[in-house]
Amino acid sequence: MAKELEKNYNPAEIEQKLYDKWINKKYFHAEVDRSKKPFTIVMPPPNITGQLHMGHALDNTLQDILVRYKRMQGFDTLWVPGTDHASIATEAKIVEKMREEGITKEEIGREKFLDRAWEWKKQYGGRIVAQLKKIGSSCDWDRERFTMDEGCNKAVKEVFVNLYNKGLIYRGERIINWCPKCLTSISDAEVEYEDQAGHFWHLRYPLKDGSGYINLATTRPETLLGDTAVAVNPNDERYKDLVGKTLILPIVHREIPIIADDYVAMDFGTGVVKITPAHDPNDFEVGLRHNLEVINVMTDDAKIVDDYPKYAGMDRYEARKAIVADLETEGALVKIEDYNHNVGTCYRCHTTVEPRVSKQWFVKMKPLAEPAIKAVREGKTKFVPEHFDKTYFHWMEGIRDWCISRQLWWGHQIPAFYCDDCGEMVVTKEKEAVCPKCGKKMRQDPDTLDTWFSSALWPFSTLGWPDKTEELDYFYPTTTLVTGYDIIFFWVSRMIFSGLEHVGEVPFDTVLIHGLVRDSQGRKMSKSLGNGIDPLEVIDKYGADALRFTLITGNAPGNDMRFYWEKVEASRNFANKVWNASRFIMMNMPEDDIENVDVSELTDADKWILSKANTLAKDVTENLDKYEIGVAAAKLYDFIWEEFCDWYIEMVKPRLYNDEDTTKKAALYTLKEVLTVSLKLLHPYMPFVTEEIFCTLQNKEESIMISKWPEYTEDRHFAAEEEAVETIKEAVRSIRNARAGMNVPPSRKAKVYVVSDSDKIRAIFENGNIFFATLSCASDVKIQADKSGIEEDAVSAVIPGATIYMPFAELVDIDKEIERLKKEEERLNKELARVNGMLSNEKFISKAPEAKINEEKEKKAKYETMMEQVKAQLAHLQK
RNA sequence: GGGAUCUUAGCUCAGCUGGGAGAGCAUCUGCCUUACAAGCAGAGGGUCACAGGUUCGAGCCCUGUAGGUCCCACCA
Repeated sequence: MAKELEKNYNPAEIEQKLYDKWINKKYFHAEVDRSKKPFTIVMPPPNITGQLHMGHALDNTLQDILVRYKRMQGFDTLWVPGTDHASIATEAKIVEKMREEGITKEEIGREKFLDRAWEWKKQYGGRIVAQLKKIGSSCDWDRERFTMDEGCNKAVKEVFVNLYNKGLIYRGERIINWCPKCLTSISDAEVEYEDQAGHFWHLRYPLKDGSGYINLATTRPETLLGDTAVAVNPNDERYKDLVGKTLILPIVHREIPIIADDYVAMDFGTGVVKITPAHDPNDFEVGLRHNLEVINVMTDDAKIVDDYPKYAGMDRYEARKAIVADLETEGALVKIEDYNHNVGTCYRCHTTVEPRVSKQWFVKMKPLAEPAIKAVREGKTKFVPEHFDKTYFHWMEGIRDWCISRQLWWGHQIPAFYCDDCGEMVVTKEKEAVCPKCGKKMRQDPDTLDTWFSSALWPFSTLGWPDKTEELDYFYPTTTLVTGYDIIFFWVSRMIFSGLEHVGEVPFDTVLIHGLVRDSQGRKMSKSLGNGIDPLEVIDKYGADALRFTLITGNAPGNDMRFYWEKVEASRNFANKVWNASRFIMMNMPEDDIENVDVSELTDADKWILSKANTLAKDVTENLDKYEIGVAAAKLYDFIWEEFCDWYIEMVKPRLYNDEDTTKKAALYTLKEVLTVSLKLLHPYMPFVTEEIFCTLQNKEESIMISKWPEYTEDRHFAAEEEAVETIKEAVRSIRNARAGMNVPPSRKAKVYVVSDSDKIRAIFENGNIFFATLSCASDVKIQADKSGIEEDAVSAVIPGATIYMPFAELVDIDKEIERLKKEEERLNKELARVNGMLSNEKFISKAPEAKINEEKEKKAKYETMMEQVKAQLAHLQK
């Protein structure tokens, strides 16, 4: 039996091999199995625009940890992977690429353009899948989906038609956010506001009757061309008499009315606002209330329209300059002031959006938002961390109708058809439509839907909806959604109202929110800064396990984290530690397998570590259930590295090296047992290294990923042995401390005396004699009830109930020794002061829980005995 | 303007229901002890932003202040 591992863990060699094995064995694949409970996650589909970044790596690591954990617990675990067509982003990329080739969309036409887009999807979608696999994602690739595949298209049409028939989707002329670069409308959520330095242009508009002027200020003088009124507050005494009068619009010389509207704030600026309904959302509302004309002054690409020959064709900023110059000439410019204001920009290209009146499709949000708010209030979906529900509520409560049509080609084409003859419109799931009035073939709306319209259906469209599939019935609602806080609005909230509306149930029980992965200086990783780190580069250098562990340790849910190579190195070192501990254990394993060992054959040390491992299983399970993924990882790290490797393995070495030792078998059994438990608990975090070791250790092909998750059992809880070993550990620490203080090298062994008048403590040391001797570098250990026979100038160390002496004749520096003991005395004094303070506080005694009081009493007794021992030793040295 | 969140060791961050301040890295001192120098054994280092309050007891709960970050918001 060849149980051998390389000296250092080399991830590159095994990761691909293991992943292929998992795929071949179909471990990731889930089928409906009603004998089990389902655990479902739908992967937030990465955009096909590029490649995976650190955020994806974090997102998918978290999901994979949950999925692997639940799979081992025996759940019927389904993780649905997929990618998103990302209409606007992808289209922009393709257009950009075509521009480099010197072609435009219009030249090749819709069909050819879509061919290119599908080609793009094939290439980049495939790359993303390959990257997800590199991370170790255990998703069901047999169920991989794409937001524009046939099933999703079917769901989209179904939803569109249903909502339209219910009156929840409508088409209308509204003011929308228009991106002059992407040449499409975008939704409110897709507008990002930026603080920009600008100006306030103070203008004066003359009254028609020549009786004077009215002063106002604007940040966008070019929109003056579309002004159709000037508004004041109805309660503003200054302008009361002017309301109803007529102004002459400068430059254009059109007559416009002065109107009164509450929207105008009296205390801001001059209290007068020019109203441009076609180019400002508020003005548009004012215009509706006062029946104002809507005059569009700009083209799709934000140039002035032909109606104003002098400025026609100028882009909005050129036109601004020209208009300001003309205003000055005309004497209408009063002054220019510097002014910072919030400007809306396109979230994809960061071009300043142009509010624009346009005929678009909208989803009526109020009726959909209400049940979605209620569901979360009732706890049907919970956010982790909880406070993110506030973000959700806030957005949902203030929600406005959702503009869903996009003037793009890459996306789900809107299933509405128009009759060019009679103007009739039909909304249908069919591919084609014939005019019900005049029988002519109808023309489909050329626009496509917002990407998020299809993403909103993801939790159920991927399970077969609108068909009533077994999968949908069994796996829906999904269990957990893992995503970043940056897309709560875009995606999470829309999935919640969509799930409720179309399936009748919330789409998931829990939303686990994580933060952003930033660079080491805390900046967002971005292309423009060039500070992004490619997860694959990390995997190549340190392995997927190291990357995964790095991303989830030392970080609480919802908080941003910084990426450090040093942290990856630490994670890699941990993987290597596990590897080497395993290597050590396997080197010592006999040819034949270890048979089970009866509890009676186990030593205190064995019971101690088994008991610790038992508790660890409980803790890790509890933490994972509460989504405390980083906390659980820290516990695993500490247990494996400190308790298991630094203590237990060291304790056990003398037994392994001595074939005569009757407890060797028990040691081997315990090593294998604890290693196995550790590997299993660690597997969700570090799937590759644990799998490789597990299979080698068991000498089986069978994967750790389908092995049984460790559970806490009462018969593996050994309180007395834990206490015993902890006592010895304390003695070892004291001895090491004393030796280090005197720079005694480990190679220099010394006699060690343990003196205690307690039978119990002496028995503990008798039992642990073998490892106590090794760990404390003792040449010989003598356990006795009194100080008889101990050299006068021995160094001492104090633990509760026992004093330990090491005769180091030529090395002992009495002054140093006294100093060390005094330090100890000081420490004990502090502790005693604290304990006595508490115990002498009547209120503490009367109000604190009894367990706490007893705990403190025990501590007091312990410190008092230690203090006596220290004092005795000090008196001895100082005499 | 509203809201969220953060402020803990030199750096980056944990700290689960309130009960003696932790980790990694960095620093210092010893060790090539036959799994691991990607390692082992030790050490130093913190008024838990500040001010109040609740409590027997506060890093943790409440109020306020200061500073940082983020989100939302129509003030032209």
